[in-house]
Amino acid sequence: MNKKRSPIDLGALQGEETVTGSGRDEAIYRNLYAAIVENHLEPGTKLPEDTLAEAFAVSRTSIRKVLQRLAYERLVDIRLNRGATVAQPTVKEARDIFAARRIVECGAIAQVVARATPAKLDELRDIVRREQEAEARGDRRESIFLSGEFHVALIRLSGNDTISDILAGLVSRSSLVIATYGSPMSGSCRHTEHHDVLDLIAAGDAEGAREWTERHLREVERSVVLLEENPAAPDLRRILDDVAQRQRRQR
Amino acid sequence: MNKKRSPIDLGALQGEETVTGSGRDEAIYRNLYAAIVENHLEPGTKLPEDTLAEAFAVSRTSIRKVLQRLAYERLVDIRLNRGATVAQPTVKEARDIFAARRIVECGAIAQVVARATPAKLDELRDIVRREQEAEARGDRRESIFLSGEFHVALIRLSGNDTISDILAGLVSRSSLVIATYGSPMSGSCRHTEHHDVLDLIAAGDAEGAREWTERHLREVERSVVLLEENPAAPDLRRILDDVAQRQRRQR
DNA sequence: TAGAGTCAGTTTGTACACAAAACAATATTT
DNA sequence: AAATATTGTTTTGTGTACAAACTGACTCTA
Repeated sequence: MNKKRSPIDLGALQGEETVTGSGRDEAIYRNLYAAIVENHLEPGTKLPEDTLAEAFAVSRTSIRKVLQRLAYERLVDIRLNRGATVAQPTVKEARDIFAARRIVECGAIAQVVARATPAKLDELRDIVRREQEAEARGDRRESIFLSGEFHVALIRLSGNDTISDILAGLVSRSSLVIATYGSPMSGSCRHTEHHDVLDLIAAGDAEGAREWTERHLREVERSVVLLEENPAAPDLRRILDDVAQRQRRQR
Repeated sequence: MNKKRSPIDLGALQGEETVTGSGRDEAIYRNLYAAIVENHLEPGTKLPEDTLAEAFAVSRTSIRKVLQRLAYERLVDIRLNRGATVAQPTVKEARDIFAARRIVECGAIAQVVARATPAKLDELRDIVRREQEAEARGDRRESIFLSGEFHVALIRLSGNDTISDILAGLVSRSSLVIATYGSPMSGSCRHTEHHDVLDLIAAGDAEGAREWTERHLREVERSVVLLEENPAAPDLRRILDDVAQRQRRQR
Protein backbone atom coordinates (compact mmCIF):
# COMPACT_ATOMS: atom_id res chain seq x y z
CA MET A 1 0.00 0.00 0.00
CA ASN A 2 1.24 3.41 -0.93
CA LYS A 3 0.75 5.95 1.75
CA LYS A 4 -0.55 9.29 0.55
CA ARG A 5 1.98 12.02 1.08
CA SER A 6 1.55 15.74 0.60
CA PRO A 7 2.86 17.01 -2.72
CA ILE A 8 6.35 18.44 -3.19
CA ASP A 9 6.50 22.20 -2.80
CA LEU A 10 7.62 23.78 -6.04
CA GLY A 11 7.90 27.17 -4.45
CA ALA A 12 5.56 29.80 -5.89
CA LEU A 13 7.69 32.79 -6.70
CA GLN A 14 6.82 36.46 -6.60
CA GLY A 15 3.75 36.09 -4.46
CA GLU A 16 1.74 34.04 -6.89
CA GLU A 17 -0.86 31.83 -5.32
CA THR A 18 0.07 28.73 -7.27
CA VAL A 19 2.76 28.10 -9.79
CA THR A 20 1.14 27.84 -13.18
CA GLY A 21 1.91 27.96 -16.87
CA SER A 22 5.32 26.97 -18.14
CA GLY A 23 6.84 27.95 -14.81
CA ARG A 24 5.48 24.82 -13.24
CA ASP A 25 6.95 22.46 -15.81
CA GLU A 26 10.22 24.30 -15.47
CA ALA A 27 10.20 23.84 -11.71
CA ILE A 28 9.48 20.14 -12.02
CA TYR A 29 12.20 19.84 -14.62
CA ARG A 30 14.74 21.55 -12.37
CA ASN A 31 13.89 19.28 -9.48
CA LEU A 32 14.28 16.11 -11.49
CA TYR A 33 17.35 17.44 -13.27
CA ALA A 34 19.01 18.25 -9.98
CA ALA A 35 18.02 14.91 -8.52
CA ILE A 36 19.71 13.10 -11.41
CA VAL A 37 22.77 15.29 -11.94
CA GLU A 38 23.53 15.60 -8.25
CA ASN A 39 23.32 11.86 -8.03
CA HIS A 40 20.42 11.57 -5.62
CA LEU A 41 18.86 9.15 -8.08
CA GLU A 42 21.11 6.31 -9.06
CA PRO A 43 21.48 5.46 -12.73
CA GLY A 44 18.95 2.81 -13.71
CA THR A 45 16.31 3.99 -11.24
CA LYS A 46 12.83 3.65 -12.68
CA LEU A 47 10.80 6.85 -12.95
CA PRO A 48 7.12 5.86 -13.10
CA GLU A 49 4.86 8.57 -14.41
CA ASP A 50 2.17 8.00 -11.78
CA THR A 51 4.58 8.30 -8.90
CA LEU A 52 6.06 11.51 -10.22
CA ALA A 53 2.63 12.92 -11.08
CA GLU A 54 1.44 12.34 -7.55
CA ALA A 55 4.67 13.62 -6.03
CA PHE A 56 4.44 16.94 -7.84
CA ALA A 57 0.63 17.08 -7.72
CA VAL A 58 0.15 17.39 -11.44
CA SER A 59 -1.25 15.10 -14.09
CA ARG A 60 0.86 12.67 -16.05
CA THR A 61 0.70 15.04 -19.02
CA SER A 62 3.14 17.48 -17.47
CA ILE A 63 5.39 14.71 -16.20
CA ARG A 64 5.62 13.19 -19.65
CA LYS A 65 6.77 16.48 -21.11
CA VAL A 66 9.51 16.80 -18.52
CA LEU A 67 10.65 13.19 -18.97
CA GLN A 68 10.70 13.70 -22.73
CA ARG A 69 12.96 16.69 -22.32
CA LEU A 70 15.31 14.81 -20.02
CA ALA A 71 15.38 12.01 -22.57
CA TYR A 72 16.49 14.43 -25.29
CA GLU A 73 19.29 15.50 -22.98
CA ARG A 74 20.19 11.85 -22.52
CA LEU A 75 19.75 12.03 -18.77
CA VAL A 76 16.89 9.56 -18.81
CA ASP A 77 16.18 6.64 -21.04
CA ILE A 78 12.66 6.12 -22.42
CA ARG A 79 11.80 2.80 -24.00
CA LEU A 80 8.54 2.04 -25.75
CA ASN A 81 5.83 0.86 -23.38
CA ARG A 82 8.45 0.51 -20.72
CA GLY A 83 8.72 3.95 -19.26
CA ALA A 84 11.62 6.09 -18.17
CA THR A 85 14.72 5.28 -16.14
CA VAL A 86 17.71 7.32 -15.12
CA ALA A 87 20.20 6.84 -17.93
CA GLN A 88 23.18 4.54 -17.54
CA PRO A 89 25.92 5.65 -19.92
CA THR A 90 27.92 2.82 -21.42
CA VAL A 91 31.70 2.81 -21.24
CA LYS A 92 31.92 3.89 -24.86
CA GLU A 93 29.50 6.73 -24.25
CA ALA A 94 31.58 7.78 -21.28
CA ARG A 95 34.72 7.91 -23.39
CA ASP A 96 32.92 9.77 -26.19
CA ILE A 97 31.59 12.33 -23.76
CA PHE A 98 35.01 13.10 -22.37
CA ALA A 99 36.54 13.22 -25.84
CA ALA A 100 33.78 15.63 -26.84
CA ARG A 101 34.52 17.78 -23.81
CA ARG A 102 38.17 17.97 -24.74
CA ILE A 103 37.23 19.11 -28.22
CA VAL A 104 34.71 21.67 -27.03
CA GLU A 105 36.56 23.11 -24.08
CA CYS A 106 39.97 23.21 -25.72
CA GLY A 107 38.40 24.70 -28.84
CA ALA A 108 36.61 27.46 -26.98
CA ILE A 109 39.25 28.41 -24.44
CA ALA A 110 41.05 30.81 -26.80
CA GLN A 111 37.94 32.97 -27.02
CA VAL A 112 37.62 32.82 -23.25
CA VAL A 113 41.15 34.18 -22.85
CA ALA A 114 40.40 36.88 -25.39
CA ARG A 115 37.20 38.04 -23.71
CA ALA A 116 37.75 37.44 -20.01
CA THR A 117 37.51 40.45 -17.70
CA PRO A 118 38.81 40.73 -14.13
CA ALA A 119 35.25 40.95 -12.82
CA LYS A 120 34.22 37.76 -14.59
CA LEU A 121 37.32 35.97 -13.40
CA ASP A 122 36.46 36.95 -9.84
CA GLU A 123 33.08 35.28 -10.22
CA LEU A 124 34.86 32.12 -11.26
CA ARG A 125 37.21 32.39 -8.30
CA ASP A 126 34.13 32.49 -6.13
CA ILE A 127 32.95 29.19 -7.56
CA VAL A 128 36.38 27.68 -6.90
CA ARG A 129 36.24 28.95 -3.33
CA ARG A 130 32.85 27.33 -2.71
CA GLU A 131 34.11 24.18 -4.37
CA GLN A 132 37.06 24.01 -2.02
CA GLU A 133 34.83 24.66 0.98
CA ALA A 134 32.53 21.81 -0.02
CA GLU A 135 35.52 19.57 -0.47
CA ALA A 136 36.99 20.58 2.87
CA ARG A 137 33.80 19.65 4.66
CA GLY A 138 33.66 16.37 2.77
CA ASP A 139 30.54 17.20 0.75
CA ARG A 140 31.49 15.21 -2.32
CA ARG A 141 28.16 15.75 -4.03
CA GLU A 142 28.34 19.52 -3.82
CA SER A 143 31.97 19.56 -4.82
CA ILE A 144 31.31 17.53 -7.98
CA PHE A 145 28.37 19.77 -8.80
CA LEU A 146 30.40 22.97 -8.38
CA SER A 147 33.24 21.50 -10.40
CA GLY A 148 30.82 21.10 -13.31
CA GLU A 149 29.48 24.59 -12.77
CA PHE A 150 33.02 25.92 -13.02
CA HIS A 151 33.70 24.32 -16.37
CA VAL A 152 30.45 25.64 -17.84
CA ALA A 153 30.84 29.12 -16.37
CA LEU A 154 34.38 29.26 -17.70
CA ILE A 155 33.38 28.48 -21.26
CA ARG A 156 30.43 30.86 -21.06
CA LEU A 157 33.00 33.65 -20.95
CA SER A 158 33.64 32.86 -24.62
CA GLY A 159 30.34 34.61 -25.34
CA ASN A 160 29.21 31.73 -27.55
CA ASP A 161 25.87 30.54 -26.14
CA THR A 162 25.57 27.69 -28.60
CA ILE A 163 28.85 26.08 -27.61
CA SER A 164 28.15 26.82 -23.93
CA ASP A 165 24.81 25.05 -24.05
CA ILE A 166 26.43 22.09 -25.73
CA LEU A 167 29.03 21.92 -23.00
CA ALA A 168 26.38 22.21 -20.29
CA GLY A 169 24.77 19.08 -21.73
CA LEU A 170 28.09 17.26 -21.80
CA VAL A 171 28.89 18.26 -18.22
CA SER A 172 25.56 17.06 -16.89
CA ARG A 173 26.09 13.75 -18.65
CA SER A 174 29.57 13.62 -17.14
CA SER A 175 27.95 13.73 -13.72
CA LEU A 176 25.96 10.65 -14.69
CA VAL A 177 29.15 8.96 -15.82
CA ILE A 178 30.81 9.73 -12.51
CA ALA A 179 27.73 8.41 -10.75
CA THR A 180 27.86 5.11 -12.62
CA TYR A 181 31.59 4.51 -12.84
CA GLY A 182 33.16 7.00 -10.45
CA SER A 183 35.53 5.55 -7.92
CA PRO A 184 34.50 6.27 -4.35
CA MET A 185 37.49 8.46 -3.56
CA SER A 186 38.62 10.63 -6.42
CA GLY A 187 35.83 11.36 -8.88
CA SER A 188 35.89 15.10 -9.03
CA CYS A 189 38.60 17.52 -10.10
CA ARG A 190 40.76 17.28 -7.01
CA HIS A 191 44.17 16.60 -8.49
CA THR A 192 44.74 19.84 -10.28
CA GLU A 193 43.42 23.08 -9.01
CA HIS A 194 40.90 25.04 -11.02
CA HIS A 195 42.67 28.12 -9.75
CA ASP A 196 45.62 27.47 -12.01
CA VAL A 197 43.75 27.98 -15.24
CA LEU A 198 42.33 31.26 -14.00
CA ASP A 199 45.84 32.56 -13.49
CA LEU A 200 46.81 31.48 -17.00
CA ILE A 201 43.77 33.25 -18.40
CA ALA A 202 44.45 36.38 -16.39
CA ALA A 203 47.96 36.37 -17.84
CA GLY A 204 46.52 36.10 -21.35
CA ASP A 205 48.29 32.81 -22.01
CA ALA A 206 45.90 31.19 -24.49
CA GLU A 207 48.10 28.26 -25.42
CA GLY A 208 48.92 27.56 -21.78
CA ALA A 209 45.23 27.59 -20.92
CA ARG A 210 44.53 25.16 -23.76
CA GLU A 211 47.20 22.77 -22.61
CA TRP A 212 45.99 22.98 -19.02
CA THR A 213 42.43 22.19 -20.13
CA GLU A 214 43.54 19.20 -22.18
CA ARG A 215 45.64 17.80 -19.35
CA HIS A 216 42.97 18.48 -16.75
CA LEU A 217 40.23 16.71 -18.68
CA ARG A 218 42.43 13.70 -19.31
CA GLU A 219 43.12 13.45 -15.60
CA VAL A 220 39.45 13.65 -14.73
CA GLU A 221 38.64 10.93 -17.24
CA ARG A 222 41.44 8.75 -15.95
CA SER A 223 40.24 9.12 -12.36
CA VAL A 224 36.85 7.74 -13.33
CA VAL A 225 37.53 4.05 -13.62
CA LEU A 226 35.31 1.21 -14.65
CA LEU A 227 33.67 -0.05 -11.47
CA GLU A 228 30.33 -1.80 -11.49
CA GLU A 229 27.75 -1.25 -8.81
CA ASN A 230 24.39 -2.77 -8.10
CA PRO A 231 21.70 -0.38 -6.93
CA ALA A 232 18.85 -1.48 -4.70
CA ALA A 233 15.45 0.04 -5.34
CA PRO A 234 15.51 3.35 -3.48
CA ASP A 235 12.62 5.25 -2.00
CA LEU A 236 12.06 7.52 -4.98
CA ARG A 237 9.55 9.66 -3.18
CA ARG A 238 11.73 10.33 -0.17
CA ILE A 239 14.67 11.32 -2.33
CA LEU A 240 12.54 13.76 -4.32
CA ASP A 241 11.31 15.34 -1.09
CA ASP A 242 14.88 15.86 0.03
CA VAL A 243 15.97 17.42 -3.25
CA ALA A 244 12.96 19.70 -3.35
CA GLN A 245 13.73 20.89 0.15
CA ARG A 246 17.29 21.59 -0.87
CA GLN A 247 16.10 23.57 -3.90
CA ARG A 248 13.78 25.61 -1.76
CA ARG A 249 16.58 26.43 0.63
CA GLN A 250 18.76 27.69 -2.20
CA ARG A 251 16.38 30.44 -3.22
CA MET B 1 -13.25 27.35 -44.94
CA ASN B 2 -10.66 24.66 -44.73
CA LYS B 3 -10.98 22.01 -47.34
CA LYS B 4 -10.63 18.48 -46.06
CA ARG B 5 -7.61 16.79 -47.55
CA SER B 6 -6.52 13.22 -47.28
CA PRO B 7 -3.85 12.64 -44.62
CA ILE B 8 -0.15 12.56 -45.40
CA ASP B 9 1.12 9.09 -46.15
CA LEU B 10 3.69 8.09 -43.55
CA GLY B 11 4.67 4.97 -45.43
CA ALA B 12 3.85 1.81 -43.49
CA LEU B 13 6.92 -0.35 -43.62
CA GLN B 14 7.28 -4.12 -43.76
CA GLY B 15 3.70 -4.90 -44.63
CA GLU B 16 2.15 -3.47 -41.49
CA GLU B 17 -1.41 -2.36 -41.88
CA THR B 18 -0.96 0.97 -40.17
CA VAL B 19 2.08 2.62 -38.72
CA THR B 20 1.77 2.53 -34.96
CA GLY B 21 3.72 2.89 -31.76
CA SER B 22 6.80 5.08 -31.64
CA GLY B 23 7.34 4.49 -35.34
CA ARG B 24 4.52 6.84 -36.14
CA ASP B 25 5.89 9.71 -34.08
CA GLU B 26 9.25 9.09 -35.65
CA ALA B 27 7.77 9.26 -39.14
CA ILE B 28 5.97 12.51 -38.37
CA TYR B 29 9.14 13.90 -36.88
CA ARG B 30 11.14 13.01 -39.97
CA ASN B 31 8.58 14.63 -42.24
CA LEU B 32 8.56 17.88 -40.32
CA TYR B 33 12.31 17.83 -39.84
CA ALA B 34 12.89 17.42 -43.56
CA ALA B 35 10.35 20.12 -44.38
CA ILE B 36 12.19 22.58 -42.16
CA VAL B 37 15.79 21.63 -42.90
CA GLU B 38 15.25 21.36 -46.63
CA ASN B 39 13.67 24.76 -46.52
CA HIS B 40 10.21 23.86 -47.71
CA LEU B 41 8.88 25.77 -44.72
CA GLU B 42 10.19 29.28 -44.41
CA PRO B 43 11.57 30.45 -41.07
CA GLY B 44 8.81 32.13 -39.10
CA THR B 45 6.06 29.94 -40.55
CA LYS B 46 3.42 29.16 -37.97
CA LEU B 47 2.85 25.48 -37.18
CA PRO B 48 -0.65 25.17 -35.67
CA GLU B 49 -1.21 21.92 -33.80
CA ASP B 50 -4.67 21.35 -35.29
CA THR B 51 -3.48 21.70 -38.85
CA LEU B 52 -0.61 19.29 -38.34
CA ALA B 53 -2.79 16.85 -36.43
CA GLU B 54 -5.26 16.74 -39.29
CA ALA B 55 -2.54 16.54 -41.90
CA PHE B 56 -0.96 13.48 -40.31
CA ALA B 57 -4.28 12.03 -39.12
CA VAL B 58 -3.29 11.85 -35.46
CA SER B 59 -4.36 13.70 -32.35
CA ARG B 60 -2.71 16.86 -31.13
CA THR B 61 -1.00 14.84 -28.42
CA SER B 62 1.41 13.23 -30.84
CA ILE B 63 2.00 16.48 -32.69
CA ARG B 64 2.89 18.21 -29.45
CA LYS B 65 5.53 15.65 -28.67
CA VAL B 66 7.12 16.10 -32.09
CA LEU B 67 7.04 19.89 -31.85
CA GLN B 68 8.59 19.66 -28.41
CA ARG B 69 11.44 17.64 -29.78
CA LEU B 70 12.01 20.04 -32.66
CA ALA B 71 12.00 22.88 -30.17
CA TYR B 72 14.69 21.17 -28.14
CA GLU B 73 16.76 20.95 -31.32
CA ARG B 74 16.13 24.66 -31.87
CA LEU B 75 14.49 24.08 -35.23
CA VAL B 76 11.15 25.43 -34.03
CA ASP B 77 10.33 28.08 -31.51
CA ILE B 78 7.60 27.47 -28.94
CA ARG B 79 6.25 30.39 -26.92
CA LEU B 80 3.75 30.09 -24.09
CA ASN B 81 0.14 30.11 -25.29
CA ARG B 82 1.43 31.17 -28.66
CA GLY B 83 2.28 27.94 -30.38
CA ALA B 84 5.15 26.83 -32.56
CA THR B 85 6.86 28.54 -35.48
CA VAL B 86 9.81 27.57 -37.62
CA ALA B 87 12.81 29.07 -35.85
CA GLN B 88 14.50 32.22 -37.12
CA PRO B 89 18.10 32.25 -35.94
CA THR B 90 19.43 35.70 -35.09
CA VAL B 91 22.67 36.95 -36.58
CA LYS B 92 24.47 36.27 -33.32
CA GLU B 93 23.10 32.73 -33.22
CA ALA B 94 24.25 32.23 -36.79
CA ARG B 95 27.78 33.31 -35.92
CA ASP B 96 27.80 31.16 -32.79
CA ILE B 97 26.64 28.14 -34.76
CA PHE B 98 29.43 28.49 -37.31
CA ALA B 99 32.00 29.13 -34.60
CA ALA B 100 30.76 25.99 -32.86
CA ARG B 101 31.08 24.03 -36.09
CA ARG B 102 34.66 25.19 -36.51
CA ILE B 103 35.46 24.00 -32.99
CA VAL B 104 33.71 20.66 -33.38
CA GLU B 105 34.77 19.76 -36.91
CA CYS B 106 38.36 20.95 -36.56
CA GLY B 107 38.60 19.23 -33.19
CA ALA B 108 37.33 15.91 -34.48
CA ILE B 109 39.08 15.76 -37.84
CA ALA B 110 42.29 14.28 -36.42
CA GLN B 111 40.42 11.20 -35.27
CA VAL B 112 38.75 10.99 -38.67
CA VAL B 113 42.15 10.91 -40.36
CA ALA B 114 43.32 8.28 -37.91
CA ARG B 115 40.35 5.99 -38.42
CA ALA B 116 39.30 6.50 -42.03
CA THR B 117 39.32 3.45 -44.29
CA PRO B 118 39.32 3.41 -48.12
CA ALA B 119 35.82 1.90 -48.11
CA LYS B 120 34.43 4.64 -45.89
CA LEU B 121 36.11 7.31 -47.96
CA ASP B 122 34.45 5.88 -51.04
CA GLU B 123 31.07 6.29 -49.41
CA LEU B 124 31.91 9.93 -48.85
CA ARG B 125 33.02 10.30 -52.45
CA ASP B 126 29.60 9.02 -53.42
CA ILE B 127 27.94 11.78 -51.45
CA VAL B 128 30.18 14.33 -53.17
CA ARG B 129 29.25 12.89 -56.53
CA ARG B 130 25.52 13.17 -55.83
CA GLU B 131 26.10 16.67 -54.51
CA GLN B 132 27.79 17.70 -57.74
CA GLU B 133 25.04 16.14 -59.78
CA ALA B 134 22.39 18.04 -57.87
CA GLU B 135 24.37 21.22 -58.34
CA ALA B 136 24.84 20.57 -62.05
CA ARG B 137 21.11 20.22 -62.57
CA GLY B 138 20.50 23.36 -60.52
CA ASP B 139 18.79 21.61 -57.61
CA ARG B 140 19.97 23.99 -54.93
CA ARG B 141 17.85 22.42 -52.20
CA GLU B 142 19.29 18.96 -52.71
CA SER B 143 22.81 20.27 -53.05
CA ILE B 144 22.61 22.15 -49.73
CA PHE B 145 21.13 19.08 -48.09
CA LEU B 146 23.86 16.78 -49.39
CA SER B 147 26.52 19.26 -48.41
CA GLY B 148 25.31 19.00 -44.82
CA GLU B 149 25.14 15.22 -45.08
CA PHE B 150 28.76 15.22 -46.18
CA HIS B 151 29.99 17.17 -43.17
CA VAL B 152 28.14 14.90 -40.74
CA ALA B 153 29.15 11.67 -42.48
CA LEU B 154 32.76 12.86 -42.49
CA ILE B 155 32.86 13.47 -38.76
CA ARG B 156 31.02 10.21 -38.06
CA LEU B 157 34.19 8.47 -39.24
CA SER B 158 35.76 9.68 -36.01
CA GLY B 159 33.74 6.96 -34.28
CA ASN B 160 32.53 9.39 -31.62
CA ASP B 161 28.72 9.29 -31.69
CA THR B 162 28.35 12.01 -29.11
CA ILE B 163 30.31 14.58 -31.09
CA SER B 164 28.66 13.41 -34.33
CA ASP B 165 25.18 13.92 -32.92
CA ILE B 166 26.18 17.37 -31.73
CA LEU B 167 27.43 18.24 -35.19
CA ALA B 168 24.27 16.88 -36.80
CA GLY B 169 22.31 19.36 -34.70
CA LEU B 170 24.60 22.21 -35.69
CA VAL B 171 24.37 21.31 -39.37
CA SER B 172 20.58 21.23 -39.37
CA ARG B 173 20.55 24.62 -37.70
CA SER B 174 22.99 25.83 -40.34
CA SER B 175 20.40 24.95 -42.95
CA LEU B 176 17.97 27.22 -41.16
CA VAL B 177 20.57 29.97 -41.12
CA ILE B 178 21.08 29.57 -44.85
CA ALA B 179 17.32 29.70 -45.31
CA THR B 180 17.00 32.96 -43.38
CA TYR B 181 20.12 34.78 -44.46
CA GLY B 182 21.46 32.86 -47.42
CA SER B 183 22.17 34.86 -50.53
CA PRO B 184 20.21 33.62 -53.55
CA MET B 185 23.26 32.54 -55.47
CA SER B 186 26.04 31.12 -53.35
CA GLY B 187 24.69 29.62 -50.15
CA SER B 188 26.11 26.17 -50.22
CA CYS B 189 29.67 24.87 -50.37
CA ARG B 190 30.39 25.64 -53.96
CA HIS B 191 33.64 27.57 -53.69
CA THR B 192 35.87 24.83 -52.44
CA GLU B 193 35.43 21.23 -53.37
CA HIS B 194 34.65 18.65 -50.74
CA HIS B 195 36.79 16.29 -52.74
CA ASP B 196 39.94 18.08 -51.63
CA VAL B 197 39.60 17.15 -47.98
CA LEU B 198 39.06 13.50 -48.85
CA ASP B 199 42.40 13.47 -50.65
CA LEU B 200 44.11 15.03 -47.63
CA ILE B 201 42.54 12.41 -45.37
CA ALA B 202 43.51 9.59 -47.71
CA ALA B 203 47.07 10.91 -47.58
CA GLY B 204 46.95 10.88 -43.78
CA ASP B 205 47.59 14.61 -43.55
CA ALA B 206 45.83 15.46 -40.28
CA GLU B 207 47.07 19.02 -40.00
CA GLY B 208 46.26 19.71 -43.63
CA ALA B 209 42.74 18.37 -43.17
CA ARG B 210 42.31 20.57 -40.10
CA GLU B 211 43.41 23.67 -41.99
CA TRP B 212 41.17 22.82 -44.91
CA THR B 213 38.18 22.41 -42.58
CA GLU B 214 38.83 25.72 -40.87
CA ARG B 215 39.19 27.57 -44.16
CA HIS B 216 36.20 25.85 -45.70
CA LEU B 217 33.87 26.70 -42.81
CA ARG B 218 34.99 30.31 -42.78
CA GLU B 219 34.20 30.55 -46.49
CA VAL B 220 30.76 29.04 -46.02
CA GLU B 221 30.02 31.45 -43.20
CA ARG B 222 31.25 34.41 -45.19
CA SER B 223 29.06 33.47 -48.13
CA VAL B 224 25.99 33.34 -45.95
CA VAL B 225 25.76 35.53 -42.92
CA LEU B 226 27.47 38.83 -43.45
CA LEU B 227 24.90 40.10 -45.93
CA GLU B 228 22.39 41.11 -43.29
CA GLU B 229 23.82 43.36 -40.59
CA ASN B 230 20.86 44.80 -38.69
CA PRO B 231 20.21 42.73 -35.57
CA ALA B 232 17.21 44.85 -34.64
CA ALA B 233 14.45 43.53 -36.89
CA PRO B 234 15.72 41.23 -39.61
CA ASP B 235 12.32 39.69 -40.28
CA LEU B 236 10.57 43.03 -40.71
CA ARG B 237 13.13 44.01 -43.29
CA ARG B 238 12.65 40.79 -45.15
CA ILE B 239 8.90 41.10 -45.13
CA LEU B 240 9.06 44.64 -46.45
CA ASP B 241 11.33 43.52 -49.25
CA ASP B 242 8.89 40.78 -50.16
CA VAL B 243 5.94 43.14 -50.16
CA ALA B 244 7.79 45.63 -52.33
CA GLN B 245 8.72 42.94 -54.79
CA ARG B 246 5.16 41.69 -54.89
CA GLN B 247 3.89 45.19 -55.56
CA ARG B 248 6.35 45.60 -58.36
CA ARG B 249 5.27 42.33 -59.94
CA GLN B 250 1.60 43.32 -59.80
CA ARG B 251 2.03 46.29 -62.11
C1' DT C 1 10.22 -30.04 -11.11
C1' DA C 2 10.74 -27.44 -15.16
C1' DG C 3 8.28 -25.16 -18.65
C1' DA C 4 4.52 -23.25 -21.12
C1' DG C 5 0.34 -20.87 -20.93
C1' DT C 6 -3.05 -17.95 -18.83
C1' DC C 7 -4.84 -14.25 -16.32
C1' DA C 8 -4.98 -10.30 -13.25
C1' DG C 9 -2.67 -6.04 -12.04
C1' DT C 10 0.13 -2.32 -13.33
C1' DT C 11 2.11 1.07 -16.44
C1' DT C 12 2.35 3.42 -20.66
C1' DG C 13 0.33 5.37 -25.20
C1' DT C 14 -3.20 8.05 -27.43
C1' DA C 15 -7.35 10.49 -28.01
C1' DC C 16 -10.52 13.67 -26.40
C1' DA C 17 -12.80 17.32 -23.66
C1' DC C 18 -12.83 21.41 -21.27
C1' DA C 19 -10.63 25.65 -19.48
C1' DA C 20 -7.69 29.55 -20.28
C1' DA C 21 -5.21 32.54 -23.07
C1' DA C 22 -4.39 35.11 -27.32
C1' DC C 23 -6.21 37.09 -31.46
C1' DA C 24 -9.31 39.68 -34.45
C1' DA C 25 -13.04 42.37 -35.43
C1' DT C 26 -16.57 45.24 -34.10
C1' DA C 27 -18.66 48.53 -31.03
C1' DT C 28 -18.22 52.50 -27.90
C1' DT C 29 -16.59 56.66 -26.08
C1' DT C 30 -14.44 61.04 -26.18
C1' DA D 1 -11.67 59.94 -36.24
C1' DA D 2 -8.67 57.94 -32.91
C1' DA D 3 -8.23 55.35 -29.01
C1' DT D 4 -10.12 52.10 -26.06
C1' DA D 5 -13.45 48.48 -24.62
C1' DT D 6 -15.87 44.45 -25.64
C1' DT D 7 -17.17 40.32 -27.56
C1' DG D 8 -16.66 36.19 -30.40
C1' DT D 9 -13.43 33.06 -32.51
C1' DT D 10 -9.38 30.52 -32.72
C1' DT D 11 -5.52 28.19 -30.59
C1' DT D 12 -3.09 26.36 -26.87
C1' DG D 13 -2.60 24.14 -22.00
C1' DT D 14 -3.94 20.52 -18.92
C1' DG D 15 -6.53 16.85 -16.91
C1' DT D 16 -8.84 12.55 -17.59
C1' DA D 17 -10.49 8.28 -19.72
C1' DC D 18 -9.78 4.29 -22.13
C1' DA D 19 -7.08 1.02 -24.88
C1' DA D 20 -2.78 -1.50 -25.54
C1' DA D 21 1.35 -3.43 -23.77
C1' DC D 22 4.14 -5.21 -20.34
C1' DT D 23 4.97 -7.74 -15.73
C1' DG D 24 4.65 -11.26 -12.63
C1' DA D 25 2.36 -14.87 -10.38
C1' DC D 26 -0.28 -18.88 -10.64
C1' DT D 27 -1.82 -23.14 -12.68
C1' DC D 28 -1.66 -27.02 -15.38
C1' DT D 29 0.92 -30.49 -17.85
C1' DA D 30 4.52 -33.59 -19.20
